[in-house]
Amino acid sequence: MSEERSLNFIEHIIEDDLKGGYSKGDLCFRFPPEPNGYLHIGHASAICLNFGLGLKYNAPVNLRFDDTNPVKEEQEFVDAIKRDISWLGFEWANECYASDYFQQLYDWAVLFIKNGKAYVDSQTSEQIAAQKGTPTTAGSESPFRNRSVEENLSLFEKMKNGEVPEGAHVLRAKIDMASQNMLMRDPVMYRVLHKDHHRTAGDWSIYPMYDWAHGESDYIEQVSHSFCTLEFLPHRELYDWFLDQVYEADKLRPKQREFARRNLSHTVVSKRKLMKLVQDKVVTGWDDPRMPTISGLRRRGYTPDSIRNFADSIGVGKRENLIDVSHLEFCVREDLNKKAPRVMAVLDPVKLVITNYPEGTTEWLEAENNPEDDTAGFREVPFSGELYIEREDFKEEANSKFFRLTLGKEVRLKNAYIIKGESVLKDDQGNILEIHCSYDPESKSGSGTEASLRKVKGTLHWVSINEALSVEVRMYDRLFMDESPDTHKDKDFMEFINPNSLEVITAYAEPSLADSKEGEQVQFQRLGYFVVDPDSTESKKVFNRTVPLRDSWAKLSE
RNA sequence: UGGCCCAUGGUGUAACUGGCAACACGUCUGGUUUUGGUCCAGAAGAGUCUAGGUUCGAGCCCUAGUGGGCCAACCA
Repeated sequence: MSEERSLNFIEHIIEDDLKGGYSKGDLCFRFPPEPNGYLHIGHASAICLNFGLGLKYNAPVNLRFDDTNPVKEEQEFVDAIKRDISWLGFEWANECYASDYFQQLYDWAVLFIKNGKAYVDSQTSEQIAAQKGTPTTAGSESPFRNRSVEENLSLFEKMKNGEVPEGAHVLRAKIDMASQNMLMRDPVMYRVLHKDHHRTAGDWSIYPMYDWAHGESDYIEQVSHSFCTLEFLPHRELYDWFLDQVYEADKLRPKQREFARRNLSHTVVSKRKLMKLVQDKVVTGWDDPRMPTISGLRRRGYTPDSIRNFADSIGVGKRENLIDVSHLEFCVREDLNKKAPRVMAVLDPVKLVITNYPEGTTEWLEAENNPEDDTAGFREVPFSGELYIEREDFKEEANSKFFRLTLGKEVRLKNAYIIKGESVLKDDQGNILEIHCSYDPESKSGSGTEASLRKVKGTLHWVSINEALSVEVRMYDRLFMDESPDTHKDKDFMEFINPNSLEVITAYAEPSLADSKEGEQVQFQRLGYFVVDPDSTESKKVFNRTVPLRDSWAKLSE
């Protein structure tokens, strides 16, 4: 595909570097998740950005786990992250772990000490924080800042060997306590943690901090461009400072560059909050279809293509942004519309009796599976004198804006005949029990009575009662959608979770739906896109709602 | 009170080294249609936060202001 799409600013950076001395073979990118939770839609754009760059420039992209904090990280998350990236259809060049570099990082740190670039501080974290100063006032130096190299070396050794309790010492880089940049005020490089790591087990008692590990990991892997979100911009000065200390001239020097994180309206992506939903069992797990996680979206019926198209279409920038979720939903609809077979199902049934249809007979009618795809073929749908139609598809009297069945007016039954409303049967309360109508035997689908020749009010989906398949449909609300991104800032997040976000209903579908495979998406005529829950073990087919046909559908059905 | 980043239709992005603001979503109108979906055609909607400056010419460059964001975790 040779597209003329203009470059985004990230690609401009790369193009400029390509002109300024980098060769194509130098390019290398990475996606560096911390394995402390599942990937969500926010990560998807970072994944698509980095892996997309790899595809575009034919450069390797490493999957690197930033596993420097054993208290939060688990193997389960490593596995889930790999699964999700693969599901999105990306392949990483190397599977890397910051923990693989612990020894190298340690050796470098020892060198720092020897060069007077680092020291062991024995204060409490509170004391260190107090000496940090504020953004407007300079910090002050630690009383331990000028320990001798020998003392530093021996203390650092003890830290490493697990001979000191947590919190007793940290290793700090010796930079500048008066820097305008708070991160340059002697940042902590190592802390003591007597925790087992999911990969290195009990090998280490000290763990490197993000700033120390990240840039050096990029350097070790010879990543050319390390793209991260804007909140890391102040870290760049430190990223470069650390690199200065270890950089050797014949190597490639990684660059950190920043882009704005893409925010989705009404969507909570805070890992802390998502974790709480899982732990409090508000949802069934990280992959609950109401979650904004990639695995949740998968179970909800989103396709990898739709997510990748979404990420590509929103672009990258440096300004604050809030992308409307309706754009994400447009992307699934766009994709599914081409692929999903059409099927008839009635969610809220009311009985329709065709009074002049031969009693007790069933005929099988042919129906097109997907008008957008002529390779999709046809299927047989049973038709009889007793049908279900959608309750909201009938009104005794209606104004001219009502496109469906009313008394005395004609509508077409999709793939079948034209019918005319005759009468209604009600109970004492006035609830409609049955609708009676007559049909025109000459108007069978394909008989030459199409709308251009015979104008009817509309077309309805239906299901033959006798042969109807009863299915379970889960109408997922966007539980992960927050009322307003800011309202709950100081309140309990749980207060904003809609407890009625999941409605399970029994619906009736045409029998052909029995053949649908797990994970397959279908379009219920005029109702939206649904997916056969890939993790459903029940004998009864369970369908999750992916997305309505249109956002405005809810308004229309009022 | 300091430093840094950002500022283009409702939303998200574009406009190569300055040359009459483009694309997608959304909205509206019309057409096709066996579903009010899809598809097709078209329209409205910003003069690029404000004020100066440089220039023949500025969304792009400079200055100041305004607005928003980030920075004081032994998190990433």
